[in-house]
Amino acid sequence: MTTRIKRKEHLTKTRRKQILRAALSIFSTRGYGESTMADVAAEAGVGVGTLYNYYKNKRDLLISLVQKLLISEGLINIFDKMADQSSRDFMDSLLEERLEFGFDNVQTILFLFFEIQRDTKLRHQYVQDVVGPLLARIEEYIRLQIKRGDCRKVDERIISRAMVGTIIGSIILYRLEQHSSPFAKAHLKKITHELSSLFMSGLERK
Amino acid sequence: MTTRIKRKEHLTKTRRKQILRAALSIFSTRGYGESTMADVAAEAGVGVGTLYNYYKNKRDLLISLVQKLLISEGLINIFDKMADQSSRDFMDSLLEERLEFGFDNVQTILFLFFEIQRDTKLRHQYVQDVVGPLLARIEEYIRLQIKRGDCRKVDERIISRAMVGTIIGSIILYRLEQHSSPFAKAHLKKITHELSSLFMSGLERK
Amino acid sequence: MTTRIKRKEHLTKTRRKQILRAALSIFSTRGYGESTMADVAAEAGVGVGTLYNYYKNKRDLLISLVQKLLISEGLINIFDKMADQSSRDFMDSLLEERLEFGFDNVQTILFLFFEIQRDTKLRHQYVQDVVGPLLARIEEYIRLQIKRGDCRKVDERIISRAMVGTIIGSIILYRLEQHSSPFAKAHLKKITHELSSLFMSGLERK
Amino acid sequence: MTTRIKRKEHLTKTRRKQILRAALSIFSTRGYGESTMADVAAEAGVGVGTLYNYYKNKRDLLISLVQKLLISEGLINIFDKMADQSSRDFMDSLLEERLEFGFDNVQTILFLFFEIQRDTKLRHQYVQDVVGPLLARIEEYIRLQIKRGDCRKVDERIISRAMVGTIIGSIILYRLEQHSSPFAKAHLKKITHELSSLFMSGLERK
DNA sequence: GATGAATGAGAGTTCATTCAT
DNA sequence: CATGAATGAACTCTCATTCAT
Repeated sequence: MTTRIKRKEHLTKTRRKQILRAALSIFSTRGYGESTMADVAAEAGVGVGTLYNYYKNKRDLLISLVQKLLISEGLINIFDKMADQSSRDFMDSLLEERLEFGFDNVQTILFLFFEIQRDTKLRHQYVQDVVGPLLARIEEYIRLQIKRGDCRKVDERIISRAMVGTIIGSIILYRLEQHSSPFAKAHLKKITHELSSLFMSGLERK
Repeated sequence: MTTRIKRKEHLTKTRRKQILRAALSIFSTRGYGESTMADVAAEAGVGVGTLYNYYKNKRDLLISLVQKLLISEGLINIFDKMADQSSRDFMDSLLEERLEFGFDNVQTILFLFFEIQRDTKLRHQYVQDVVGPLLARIEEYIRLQIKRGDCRKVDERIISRAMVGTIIGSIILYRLEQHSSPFAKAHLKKITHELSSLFMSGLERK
Repeated sequence: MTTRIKRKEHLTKTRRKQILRAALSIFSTRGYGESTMADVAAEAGVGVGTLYNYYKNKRDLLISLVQKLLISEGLINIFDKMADQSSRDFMDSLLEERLEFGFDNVQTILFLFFEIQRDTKLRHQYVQDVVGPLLARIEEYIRLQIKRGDCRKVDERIISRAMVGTIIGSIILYRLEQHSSPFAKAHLKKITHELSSLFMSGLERK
Repeated sequence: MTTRIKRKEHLTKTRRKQILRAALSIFSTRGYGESTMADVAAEAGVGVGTLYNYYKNKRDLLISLVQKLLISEGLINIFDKMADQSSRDFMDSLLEERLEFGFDNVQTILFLFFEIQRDTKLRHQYVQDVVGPLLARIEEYIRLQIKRGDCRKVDERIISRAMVGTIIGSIILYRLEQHSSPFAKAHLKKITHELSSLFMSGLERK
C-alpha cells in the first residue's frame, strides 16, 4: 500500500522531470514565446494533454523550470566543492568548474538570464538564492586574503562582481564565437590558468 | 522635383527609424516572441498595416532591427574615441564608455545577445563586425604592452576575451541585481577604477 | 482495441466529409476567393480551428474538395449504368443521367469547371480521369455504329466532344435562364428525347 | 472650348477602357476574389488611387466590366453578320464565328459565366440582352425551316438551346483539354463542318 | 486628375487550453 | 492518469479604400 503510493509518487516525479527536461530543451533553443506546448509534448514523448496534468499552464511550466534550474541543477552546488580550499585552488576550481558547466550549457544559461531578468520575482529569487550567496562567498574570500596581507586593498564587493561577471561574460562570448576562437572547451585548462593568474596577480600586493 | 523626391526619401527613412525604435522598445521588454505587431504599431503611433509597408514581416523587422543596432547604434563606435590613447587611459576609457553604455541599455543588450546567438547568420555577422574588431583592438594593445615590457607574457587572445567578457558579464549582473548592489550607475567611476586597476596590475610585470 | 481505432478512423473520415460538404456548399455559392474559413466552419457546425485539424489550409481544402468530387461523387460513375446498352438506350441514358445530375448540381459544376481550368494539375487530372474516359467511351460507341453501318462516316473524336459539350452547355444555359425557359427539370424527358433524336438522326445514314 | 471638353471626355473614355482591359486580364486569370486592385493598377500602368477616380470600388469595376463585355465586345454582334443568310450558311457562320471567338476568349468567357450566374441582376440582363435574342433568332430560323418543309418537326425552343449549349460546352471542353485534343483552333473548319452537318442532318426531314 | 502611403477591418492561421474518452 | 480532437481568442498579414500632396 505504502509502497504503491510511493511508487506512484516516484512515477509522478519522474514524469515531471521528463517534461521539464523537454521544456528546457525546447525553450532554450526556440525561446519561450516561440515554443509550443505541442513541441514540448513531442520532445517529452507524451500527449499534449498530459502536460496539463503536471503543470497548470505554459507559464507555470516556465516558472517551474526556471526554479528547478536555480535550485537544484548544479547552478549553485559549487559550494560543496569549494569548501575549505586554499587560496589559489579556490580561484582555479571556481573558474574551471563554472566555465566548464557554462560552456556545456550556454543556451540554457542564456535562456535563463533572459527569462529571469524579465520577471521581477524570479530575479529577486535568483539574486537571493544563487548570485547572492556566490558573491558573499567570494567577498568573504577576498576579505580574508586582504586581512592576511596576501591581497592589496580592493573593494571586495566590486571585485567579486567582476569575477562573477567575467565568468558569465566569457560563457556568452564562447557561445557567440563558437568554434572560431581560443575560447573552446579544448583549451579549458589554459583559459582557467590565464584567468586565474590575471586575477591572482591583479589582486596581489605589489 | 529632386527636392520632392528627397523629401519623400527622408520621410521614408524617418518612418523606418520610428518603427525600429518602437520595435526595439517592445521587443526588448517583452521579448520578440511575446511581442505583437499591434504592440509595435501602437508604440510607433502608426497603424498595423503601416508596419508592413516598411518591413516584409515580423521577422524582417527583427532582423533589420538587430542589424541596425549592430552597425550604427554606437555599439562599435568606441574605436574613434579609443584611438591613440596611452595605456591606462585606453583601459579606463574602454571600461567606462562600454559600462556606461551597457548600464543604459541592459535590456536592449540582453535582447540582442539572445536573438543574435539564436540566428547563425546574425551571430557570424556580429562576431565579424563587432566583437572581432573589438577583440583585435585589445589584443593589439596587449601585444604592444608586452613588447614594451610593461606587461608580463600572457595569451593576449584569452586575456582580451576575458576583458570583453568582464564588461558583458558586469552589465548582466547589473541588470540582475538592479539597485541592490554596488554595481549602480552612481558608482561608475569607482567601478571603472577598480576594474582597471585589477586588469592593469593583473597584467603588470612582477 | 482494433475496434476503438477503427471507430476513431471512422470518425475522422466522417468529419472530413462533413467539412468537405460544407466547403462545397460555401465555395459553390460564393466562389472560392470570396468564401471565408469562418463561413465553412459555421456551415459545417464546427469551430474554425477544427478545419485546420483536417486540412492544411484553405487551398488544401479546395484541392481536396475538387479531387473528391472528381473521383468519387458520381461524376464518372455513369459507366456502370451504361454498360452493354443498345444504341438508342445508350444515348438516352447518357443524356438523361448526365442532364439530371447536372441540373441538380449546376452551381457545383460551374464552380468545379472554373477552379479546374485555373489549376494546371487539376485540369490534367480531370481530363485524364473524367473527361478522357467518357469521351473514349462515346468515341468507341460511335465507331461501333459506323462499322455496323448504322451511322454515317463522321469524325468520332469531334462528334463525341460535341455531345459532351452539348451536355455541359445545356447545364450552363439551364443555370443562366433558370426557370424562364423550357430547360427546366420538369421537362427533362422531353429534352432528353429531343436531343437524343437530334443526335440519332444527325448521325444516321441517309 | 468645346474641343477641349471633347478631348477631355475622350481621355476619360480612353482611361476607363485602359482600366477595364487591365481588370479583365487580371480577373479572368486569377478570379475576381483573388485579384487585388494593386494587380489591376499595375496591369493598367496607373496608380491604385487612379482606379478610384474612374470606378467607385472593386465591385463597381467588376460590374462595369461585365456589362461592357455583354453589350459591346462582340458577344452579340453576330446578328449583323447573320442577317439574310440562307440556311446552311446560317448554321456554318454561327458556329464558326462563335467558336472562333470562344476559343480566343475562353478564360474571359468562363469568368463571365461564373460571375454572371452568381449575380441575379447580371444574369437577368445577360439572358435578356444576349442569350434571349440569340435564341430567338435561332428559334425563328428553325421555325422557318419547318414551315418550308426542310426540317422535321422539332421543338425549336429546345433545339435552339441545344445548339447554343453545344457552342458553350465545346468552348469549355476546348479549355479543359487544351492542346491535347482535336478541339484545337487549327481544326476550326473541320469542327465547324462536322457540327454543322450533325445539326443539319439531325434536323433534316427523313 | 494622379498618386501611393496610411489605415483598419477582416481574412487565414496558430496554439494554449479543455474535456470526453 | 493519458490522450488528442475540438475550440476560439489572438495573432500575423492582406488589401480595399481614403486622402493629403
